[in-house]
Amino acid sequence: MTEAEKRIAILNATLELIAEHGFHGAPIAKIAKKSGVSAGIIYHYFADKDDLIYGLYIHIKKEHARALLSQNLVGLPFPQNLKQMWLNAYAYYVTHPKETLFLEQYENSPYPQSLSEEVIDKYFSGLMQMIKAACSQGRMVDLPLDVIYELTFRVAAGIAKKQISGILALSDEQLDEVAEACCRAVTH
Amino acid sequence: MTEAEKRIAILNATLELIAEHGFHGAPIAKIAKKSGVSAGIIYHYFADKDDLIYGLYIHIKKEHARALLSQNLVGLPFPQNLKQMWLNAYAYYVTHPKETLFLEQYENSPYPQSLSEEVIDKYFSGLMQMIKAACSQGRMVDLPLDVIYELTFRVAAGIAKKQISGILALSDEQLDEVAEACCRAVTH
Amino acid sequence: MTEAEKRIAILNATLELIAEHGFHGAPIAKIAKKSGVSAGIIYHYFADKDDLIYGLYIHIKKEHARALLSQNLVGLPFPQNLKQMWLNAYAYYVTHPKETLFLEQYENSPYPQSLSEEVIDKYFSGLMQMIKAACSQGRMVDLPLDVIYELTFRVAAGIAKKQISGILALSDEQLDEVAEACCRAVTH
Amino acid sequence: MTEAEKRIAILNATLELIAEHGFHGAPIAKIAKKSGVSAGIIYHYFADKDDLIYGLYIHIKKEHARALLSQNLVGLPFPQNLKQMWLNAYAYYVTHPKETLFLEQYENSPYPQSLSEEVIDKYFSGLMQMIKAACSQGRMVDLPLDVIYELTFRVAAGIAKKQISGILALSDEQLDEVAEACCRAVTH
DNA sequence: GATGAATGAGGGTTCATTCAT
DNA sequence: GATGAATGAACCCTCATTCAT
Repeated sequence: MTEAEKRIAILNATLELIAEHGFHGAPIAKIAKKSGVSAGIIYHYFADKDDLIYGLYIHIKKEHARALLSQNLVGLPFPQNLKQMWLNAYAYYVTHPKETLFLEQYENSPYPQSLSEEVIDKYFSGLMQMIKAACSQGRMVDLPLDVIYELTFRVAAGIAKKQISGILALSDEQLDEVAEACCRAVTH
Repeated sequence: MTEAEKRIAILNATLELIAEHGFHGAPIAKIAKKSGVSAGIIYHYFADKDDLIYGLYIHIKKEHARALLSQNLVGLPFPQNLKQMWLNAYAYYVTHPKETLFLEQYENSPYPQSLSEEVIDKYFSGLMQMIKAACSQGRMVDLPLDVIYELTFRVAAGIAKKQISGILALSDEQLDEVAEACCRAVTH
Repeated sequence: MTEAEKRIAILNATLELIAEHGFHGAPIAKIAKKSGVSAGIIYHYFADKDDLIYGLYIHIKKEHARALLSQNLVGLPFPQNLKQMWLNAYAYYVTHPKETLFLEQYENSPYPQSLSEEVIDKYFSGLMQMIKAACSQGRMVDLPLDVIYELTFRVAAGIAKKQISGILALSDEQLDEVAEACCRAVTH
Repeated sequence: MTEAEKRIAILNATLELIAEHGFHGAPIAKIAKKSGVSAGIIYHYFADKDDLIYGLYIHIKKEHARALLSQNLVGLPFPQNLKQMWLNAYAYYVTHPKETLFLEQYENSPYPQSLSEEVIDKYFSGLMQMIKAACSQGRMVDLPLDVIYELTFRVAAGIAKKQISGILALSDEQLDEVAEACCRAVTH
């Protein structure tokens, strides 16, 4: 196992434990065991446990951003591109249940200390630009970016989480309808 | 201090600590100190810590439901009543920042084990009936209740949380616009 | 419930809890609940928990002594009287499983602090006299009383406890044989 | 100190505390202090406190069995071998007062849950075989093994315990007489 | 670099005892 | 006399982190 692989193994073990048992259920000792490394070496890759959690968050956010922005978008005009991004985001959540559960826990915990804002933004610049362009063209509601995010992608996360946990099961038609509803909310 | 008051004092202390420092930052010893009681007596009011957390959740949910359903709704037809409920929900969140932060943490943690579902539903039956009525009249999108919730009230919570933490500041006009956007999303 | 009855109720509850769950499984709160009194009042009848345990011990020892010395002994010469006492002791143990389990736990714990010696002896003076008489007549082995006790009545307790817990089941013939064996051990 | 030595140190500290102060007087913190290790590391060697107590029991039983079966027995026929074993057992008890006090407490507590039965038997197979052989030859009373144990070795433990606590002091001649008495009890 | 034994503070919880009512 | 809420020390156990090997 190379160093890079070992780092990934640690992140994966952490992800699985937190997704399944929450923050309380992911002590370093278990993470070490699950990733096949010693507890001590984890502190070679991460300064402390908070740093490990934060590292996992960044790792997943990056992956999620790529999934969101890299599929089926070429040449699509607004608002079709927004809808497609929404579907991309949703598809990522549903196919990555552990990442989704972790993300929701992390973002609703007191962990994030504004650091995330700046660090994360860079991965989503593509999305931001698209939104800003639509706003300046008057084709989107004139509301802060954070609000638009809540009205669209945050909804995708919320619904996906319910689908993951089995509370909900949407057909393709219904899913399309939700995507439309989100677009309708933020366009005139 | 009567017994009932003491129970409330414990719940309040728990709420404040969790809202400010998260679940990790709310050990029984601190809760006891903040509520002005001994650690031991907490176990007279609650079976264990989980029960205390759950008790707090129920307590807040009940309060929130009342706030949502009891103001400025008399005689309002659909969809004005939906919009007013949304504004009520939002007002509650913004004026109850600690409750809001707790709620978001709780609902995204592995604590809730579907129990809540049944227990909670009874407080929101008024809301459910309104939604079902609108659906059956064909005036609302034909999507599961959970989806409609995510498209409306969950958005209120998300935006309120950002307002609470100072990331966002909406004017009354903007807030009204968001409420409209949510209604637009779930109506044809 | 008179005071005397209440005292008995407390002793009985203590006995049952200790017999079933050991000393660890008999907190004052449970004793209070089981005996139908408040926790506080127990300290009216007993100085503290140790005193309660000791009181229970004395209570049972007295009862046991009476059972041992009061049945089917009239006119029996040695060694028939010894054998009958042995059978009496055994019968008490088997018909009083809770008392037996408590006694064994108590006498093998660090609770007894030589106090018992003096206090208990008075209940067993009848037995002592019989043994001393047989010794002085040269019909019994010349060994300390404690040794004779271990070779006879202690054996009854040990076997009874195994019978109680279901490890052992002796027929009447076998039981008689054991009684004989014990008598054989202490006579020439 | 090697790991094995540390394990022994923990067992010894536990033994001393329980022998002197009973189960109540042996909290983990004191065991740790007495063995010169931290409280936490005890859970590296034992799953929990019950496991530590049980481990100590097994450790002592094994030692006791060896002492009982390994001295001065070569070539001795029945019943001399039984008598010698009895004297071996007694000698072990008297020279190992702490082990004896612990054993008696443990075996009379609600700790043992029949598990011990099977686990322990293997250490005493030598003794069992000797007894069974004598029984089948008709040279021993036809009673269950448990009964024979109570009539012989259990008596040794009981008397030894009194000797340990200073209640009793037997001369070599008296001790021999007791051994004879026990043999007499179980032979025709 | 890698291990995992070791630490010890801090976690949740229990319980004998007290005392206001 | 009687209650049971209240105390707080003590209990068992966990865990992030360190460091000798």
